Amino acid sequence: MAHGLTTTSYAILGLLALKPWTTYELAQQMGRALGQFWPRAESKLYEEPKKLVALGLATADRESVGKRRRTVYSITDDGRQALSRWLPLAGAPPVLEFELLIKVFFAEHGTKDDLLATIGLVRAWTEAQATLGVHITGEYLEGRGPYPERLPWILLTGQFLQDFLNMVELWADRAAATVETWPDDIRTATPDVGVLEAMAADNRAILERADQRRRASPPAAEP
Amino acid sequence: MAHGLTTTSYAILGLLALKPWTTYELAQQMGRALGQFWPRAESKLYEEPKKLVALGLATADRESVGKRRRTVYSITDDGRQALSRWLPLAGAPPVLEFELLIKVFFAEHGTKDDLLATIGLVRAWTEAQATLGVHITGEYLEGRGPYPERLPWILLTGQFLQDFLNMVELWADRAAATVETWPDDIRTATPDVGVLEAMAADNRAILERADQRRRASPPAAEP
DNA sequence: TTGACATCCTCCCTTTGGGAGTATATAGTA
DNA sequence: TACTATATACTCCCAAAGGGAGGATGTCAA
Repeated sequence: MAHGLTTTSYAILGLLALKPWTTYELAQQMGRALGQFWPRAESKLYEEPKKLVALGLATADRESVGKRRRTVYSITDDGRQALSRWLPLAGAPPVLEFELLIKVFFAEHGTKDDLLATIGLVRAWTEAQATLGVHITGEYLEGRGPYPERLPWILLTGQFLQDFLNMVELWADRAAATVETWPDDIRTATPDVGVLEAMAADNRAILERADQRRRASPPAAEP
Repeated sequence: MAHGLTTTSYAILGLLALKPWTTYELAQQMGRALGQFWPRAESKLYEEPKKLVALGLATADRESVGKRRRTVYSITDDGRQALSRWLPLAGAPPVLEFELLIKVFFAEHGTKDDLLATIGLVRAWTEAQATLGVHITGEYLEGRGPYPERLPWILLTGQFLQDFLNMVELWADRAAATVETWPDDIRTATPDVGVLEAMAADNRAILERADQRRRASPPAAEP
């Protein structure tokens, strides 16, 4: 990471590259545009642009609305270049933190109803996410979504998030159905070996497809 | 969170409930068992059990191997109860951090090849994960996996992780195929409205299913 | 006018990440 | 036997980050 810049630094630079924003707008836009795959605490989003200014990657324009002060940040040419230099560098793969899944992992310490309630919370989350998703897709379908010229690659990220949501919902459905078949004392439940075998088969299939891609193209074509 | 206990505290308690562990083993087990959905820095995993001991939720037994000292931690009854009290409480839904997806989101700052390389990194990750997955499923299929009596609910978490992996791989495949169709200057690519419509339909389907579940059971049955 | 909410922001304390470093045990190889 | 690589065991340190609290002013509706 160049000069103490973090992924969040680059994310902010990416947004500034679109247009200048007030800090409040930046914080909001970070939440809306990136919050599902790069959630950041608001206070840090107020700090970060100051750092960019100190490094000459952004500029700060203080202005007033009545007696209220606000700061509009803009990207500099150096900022654009920093962003472009970062983009092709290797980045981190997905990192997941899922507290509810910890509760599933330690289900033996609770009841069948506890476990079903946990799965229910997962479902509630998928519902809230789907409600949000309907609004966002609706905006773009009505031609009102922000930055439509960026839609081709925005759709890639959107598709990822949608796939994730669909996956979580489907998992919750199946998990609930499975747990419902268990005895009241879940500690006496028996595992479904078929699930294990299917997982093993899925992994082998992934490895096989990776192999095929390697054989279909020279090593230089892969990172 | 009771008395400053964190999710990590409860995760450690959950492992201690299985058996006593040295700190090194605890750190390892956290990584193996929970690292995919609760990744934690090693140094914190050495700190955490000390905190549990201070709170009377665990005990520490200092022992020696030759001149090397080590600590074996065990759970107390209070610890078990704290864990059981935490389990039915509401927990946090999935939180994702995916730096590579940020690079997809800001793809306009790079080239088509940059974007394809980014997707390639995602694929490489899925391959490494699948390799790991093959070993783990293999252990259980051969009857050598740890804590087989916990398999029914371990399989729920395993299924989640497998579904996630499958989803990421499929997304990467489709994203690569899509980007391959784009012109060299990706800024001139045109969005596939069908993808947007499919996403909208997926979200509506999720909401519809949630509605049906609500109608099929009284509100008290849901969290 | 008042109250709710939005816009705008700072401060503070705790948690967390991740790297560096040290000591001893173990196993394999020359 | 000596050496080396790796494992086991752990601490320290500094930077990054979370999240809550709090305050000031603007806007809008009742």
